[in-house]
Amino acid sequence: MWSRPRKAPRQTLTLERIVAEALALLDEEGVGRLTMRRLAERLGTGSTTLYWHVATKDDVLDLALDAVFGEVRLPDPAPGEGDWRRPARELMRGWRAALLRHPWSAALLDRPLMGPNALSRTEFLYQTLAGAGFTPPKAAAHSLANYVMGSVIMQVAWERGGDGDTGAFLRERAARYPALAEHGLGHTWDATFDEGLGYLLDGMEQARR
Amino acid sequence: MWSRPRKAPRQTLTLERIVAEALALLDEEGVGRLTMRRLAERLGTGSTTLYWHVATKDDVLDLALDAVFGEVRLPDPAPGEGDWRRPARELMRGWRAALLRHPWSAALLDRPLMGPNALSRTEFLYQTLAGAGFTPPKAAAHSLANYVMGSVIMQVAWERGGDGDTGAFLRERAARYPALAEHGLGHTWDATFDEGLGYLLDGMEQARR
DNA sequence: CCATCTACTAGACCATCGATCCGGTCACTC
DNA sequence: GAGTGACCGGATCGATGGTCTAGTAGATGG
Repeated sequence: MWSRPRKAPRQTLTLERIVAEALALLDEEGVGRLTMRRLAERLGTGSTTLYWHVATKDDVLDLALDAVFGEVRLPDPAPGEGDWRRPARELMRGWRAALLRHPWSAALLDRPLMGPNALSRTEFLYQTLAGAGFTPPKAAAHSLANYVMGSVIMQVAWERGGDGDTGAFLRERAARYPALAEHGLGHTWDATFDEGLGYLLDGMEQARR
Repeated sequence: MWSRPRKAPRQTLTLERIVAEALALLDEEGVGRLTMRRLAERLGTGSTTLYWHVATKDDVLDLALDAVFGEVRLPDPAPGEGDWRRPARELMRGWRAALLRHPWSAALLDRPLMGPNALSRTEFLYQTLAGAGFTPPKAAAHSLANYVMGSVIMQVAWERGGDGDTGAFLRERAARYPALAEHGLGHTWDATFDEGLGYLLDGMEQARR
């Protein structure tokens, strides 16, 4: 998608309008109900027309996902080596928040993130970590990105699956899964995320010295 | 899926055979090509027959995913409090390896993992962490699970996307993404995973004391 | 040996999907 | 004012997940 050149549009139906409407449709009805026909209908056009602007439905999803990454605000860069955890933490929190605002994005994370917005956030992360002394910063950057993606996917999966049923399900099987039934219920997602992020950042800081 | 009762089969076409064949089909052709018709054909039956054993295609995928988790060997439990990192590391490595042996599983992680195999692995993780003094162990367990899931998803996504094209793509844009172009290429997935896992485990050990 | 019930199988079918074919329409250029 | 290329869409194709309906095989009871 990102490697193909753009053609000059006549501005009646633009890629931007398509992406904006796709985002709205995804937010309202989820990824399963995004259809080229439905998207075209919302845009007041025929489904075929979309294929002039876009090669495949996957392109629409790629664009929509990158638009989500575009919502992530870049933190202020770290002034010195010691402050790297603040911008890293801010970026990861913003990254997570953007994905959670659009829960359908969790189902799309199994594709290469090569959109400009995703790349610029990753670039910022690499620069922050490289500036902090991680040479090379790849493992550190991957750790953080993996953690964020994994936590978003898990949270979305469990919230969509219905936590009420899950609780009853686990309590019924408390004999087989005692630790899970005792500690696994009652999610406080934000605090859990921050705690785990703290583990990771602290472990990285320890290795950095 | 897991809450519904099983009916007594006559053993000509069993759920086990369906799952085994689904796994083979997924391994050979990927998740996009798993069709109820194709699966039925491989089993020498009609597509409708599958729906007697299974309510929907999602059930097949749930079962197949849990079968992957079934491949993960449980480590020996930690003898004392201090040794918790060994079983935790072993479990996470095994978890990751099983998912990577079946790359299609990465696309299925956006659903609740409530199969018996997944649950028993999670239970082991909770017990290991609770025994190490993490009370409650939820955040610690989530951190590790999130990290593994995220790293598998990212690796599968980039390997499927074709690393060769990605390299050229990033090199062309080295001006815009200098740190990424310099450090982001040439993946050594296993080492990167272990390094990040070490960060996480060390940070957790630090917090535990 | 027959009837019957239940586990199980399948062909035809439905609505819907992503994508394409082919024929248009509109605005701008020479 | 003819032509060119950007843009649009109705009809259609092949395929999909899932259902309806009509069965068949084999154990069970008498």
